[in-house]
Formats: sequence, C-alpha cells, structure tokens
Amino acid sequence: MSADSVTDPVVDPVSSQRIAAALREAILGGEFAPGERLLQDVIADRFGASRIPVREAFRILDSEGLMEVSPNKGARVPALDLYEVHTYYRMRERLEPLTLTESLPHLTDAQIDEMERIQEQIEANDDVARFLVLDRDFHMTSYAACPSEQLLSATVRLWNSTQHYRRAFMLLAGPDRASIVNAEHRLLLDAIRRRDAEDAERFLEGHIRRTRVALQSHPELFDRP
Amino acid sequence: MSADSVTDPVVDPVSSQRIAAALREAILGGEFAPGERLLQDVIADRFGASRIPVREAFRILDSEGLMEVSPNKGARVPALDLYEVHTYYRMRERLEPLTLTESLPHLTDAQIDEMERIQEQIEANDDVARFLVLDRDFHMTSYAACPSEQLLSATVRLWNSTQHYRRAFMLLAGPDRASIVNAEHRLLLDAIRRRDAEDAERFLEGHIRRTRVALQSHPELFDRP
DNA sequence: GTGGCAGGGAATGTATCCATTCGCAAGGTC
DNA sequence: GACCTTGCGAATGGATACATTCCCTGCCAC
Repeated sequence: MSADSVTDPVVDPVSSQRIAAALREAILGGEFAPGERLLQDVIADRFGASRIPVREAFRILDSEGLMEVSPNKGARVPALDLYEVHTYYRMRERLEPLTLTESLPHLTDAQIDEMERIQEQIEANDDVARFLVLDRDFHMTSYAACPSEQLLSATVRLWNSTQHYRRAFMLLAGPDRASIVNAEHRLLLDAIRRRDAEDAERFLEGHIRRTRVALQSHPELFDRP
Repeated sequence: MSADSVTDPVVDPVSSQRIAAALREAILGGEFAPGERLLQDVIADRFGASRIPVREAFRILDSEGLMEVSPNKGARVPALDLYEVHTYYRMRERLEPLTLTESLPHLTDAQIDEMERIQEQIEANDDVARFLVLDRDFHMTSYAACPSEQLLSATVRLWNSTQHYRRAFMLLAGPDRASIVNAEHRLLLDAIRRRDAEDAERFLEGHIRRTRVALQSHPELFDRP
C-alpha cells in the first residue's frame, strides 16, 4: 500500500467502472468533441484492458447521456443541434425546480454555507474552465439532498448532455454575463436560505430560461465543422 | 425466407439487442416482479447465447430504467417504494406536458384519428392487461411526433419505470375508475384536435396528477413481500 | 462522369475460458 | 448465545480468439 493512499482517490477495481469514470471526466472536460467517435480498441489500449470492459463503460456513459452507441456502428459523443439543446434546456426548466424543491427541506445549513463559499469563488474567478466547474458544483450542491435517486440522476443527465455547449457558449460570450449570473445565484441562494421553495423554483427556472434564450442567439455554436 | 415474413417482426441479428427487446417485453408485461434478480447464466441459456450479449442487454435495459445493475452484485428489476413512485409521477407531471407540446404541431390528422380509435377500444374494453397496453398506446401516439429524441426517450423511461405499479394499481382499483380516465382522455383528445397546447398540457398534467393522488391512497402496493 | 458492384481491411459482436468477488453457512472463540 | 472468521460454491468481471458486419475504395458498365 502506498504511503499516501489516504489522499489517493480510491480507484475502482472494476475496470468498466474505472474506465467509465475516466472517460466521463474526459468528455465533461471537453477532451472529446461532440460527434467524435471512440474506438473500442483505442480506449482499451489506453487503459490496458480488453475491449469487454470498454464496451461496458460505453453503455454506462450512454445511460448518463455522455455517449451514444449504435449496433455495429460504434460509439460517439452525441452532437446536438440547436433544437436539441434548446429542448434540453426546456426539460431542465421543468425538471430542476422539482429537484430543488425535493432537495430543499433536506439541505443542511452546512450545505447552504458551502453553496455560499462556491458562489464567492465564482465571483472572484474569471477563468471560463473554472467557472464551469464551480457553477456545476453550485447547482449540484443545491440538489445534493434530493432523496430521489431517479430525479437526481435525471438532473445529472441533463447537465451532462448540455455541458459541452455551456462551455462553448461561455468561451464565446465571455465573462460579460457574469454579473447577471451572480445576481441570479444570489437570489437563488437567498430563497434557499429562507427555505422558500416557491421563490427558489421561480429563480431557478428563470436562470435556466435566460441561459437558453442567450444560447439561442448564438446559432453559430452548432455549425458542424 | 418464411412465407409470412412480411408480418413477422424483424428479429434483430444482434443478440444483445434481441435479448434486450425480449426482456423489455417480459418486464413491461409483468413477467418479472420488482426486486427480482436476473442471473446472466439463466438468461443466456434461455436465449441460447453466451453471457456477453446478456450483459450488454442488461446495460441497455438499465439505461431505459427497466433494470438496475450494480458491480459484482448482479442485475435486478428496480423495486420502488411509495416515495420514489410518487416522485416519478411528479416528474411525469412536469415533463410529459412538454413532450406533448413539442409533439402537437407535428401530429398528423391520421395520428389523431388513431388516438380516437384507441380511445374507443379503451372504452369498449374491460380487461386490465389490455387497458395497460391501450393506455400506453394512446399516450405514446400523442407523443410520437415529438422531434426531440431525448425528450421522447426520457418520457419512455418514466413510463417504463412506473409500469409495474400502474398495473398493480389497476388490478387493485379495478375498472371503477374507467369513467374518469375516459373523460380525461376525451378532454385531452379534444384539445389535441383543436391544436390547443395550453389546454392539452393542463388536461394531461391533471390526468397524471389525479393518478398519482389515487396511487398514494394505496400504500399497500409497496409492501415488500 | 455517374452509378452500381465487388472486395478487402477495419471495427464491432460473440463464444469460451479463466480470474475475482460475493454471500452464505459451518465452525470456532469469548 | 452472540459475534467473528474461514472456506466453499456460485455468480460476476475480464482476456483471448473467432465470427460478422460495415464501410471505403477501386473497378466496371453505361
């Protein structure tokens, strides 16, 4: 056992899970572009495994909305057009307020404090890649106490599927919109502190909706190379 | 080639897909109870295949919400408690009106006529198993023109996950509630004919909500055996 | 030049065999 | 008697090898 095993993240002994976790990070981090095909052999070599666990990993990621596999045609990162991203955002507008409402009564004060700290980091930050991580953390923390595994995983799927376009949008729009996002986050955080589900739902829906409308004004994000 | 190959459903040459399709039917049809474990060997023998395509099929069904696989612990049909089914219905209340709204402008008159025919069969029918099929057909036909593959598959997942409890509820509550369901379906159908998305959303949400409330009054459906 | 067709290489799908893990039950200890 | 431990059988995870499908390329006919 290595001396610093305490700080090492525990690596899953099940290869398919380990590979899925690594690919998940890579896809969410933008290492693979939408539409990019992933070959079983290549991924298998990369992880020193056979193709069997790689196939399992592909299926796992498929169920998370991060890949799409089709019989005899291989696996690729989904490439969405404007309409599909638009639809994902409309799904988010309807589902995530519910997730928040379910989470709200079970959120601990410590978790709300954690959201506050994340928001402070967002306000002090001006790096796009870091914003994406922090923004995700902010919202996921607000959902973390949702007792429904199903609702939570559905929410994560929606975030996963739109992650790449969120990044592309941020890179394009730049940090100009930061002040609006911060205002929205502050309103949301305040409603959560007050345990006001109705306000929280309203602010969250508005936050997602505004992002959707902003995205729509940049159709060039969806031009196929 | 068999003489009646035209009427035969095309069987998928890919074993994993074929097995997944058969298991999907079996689970939705109630052949496996929630919580029941499915062994790779048993399923493999049943379909005359090795365990590899069975594992693929399990993963496929997992992504459809029909099974849950956990590493080294096998695969089973998800068993939900009252809260989780309740949550699924609340998700349905929010998502399915959107699916309908997206589908509505693209629905052909022929599809609406088809819904009418299905509704007539529902009204002339008094068998629970057949009702479940027809009811699903009725709603799925209303969603069929939804251009978003993602929204459609999310909707199907929600239906899949709650199918068993819908059946259990119908067997318990009997056909007493038929008249209310018929009234709701008629209102929904009328709104669809008028291409009135707002009314259609309202009636659909109410339809799902009423079913959820009715389900909640039968907590005995969720007693573990 | 355009369309279709055949062939070959590459990638995916599957079977068999082996490795690993899990669960349970029998036995032992305090 | 309760609790831990040990070991065995069964089930899952993974590697290798083979079968099948797909796709692209080049050739041919028109």
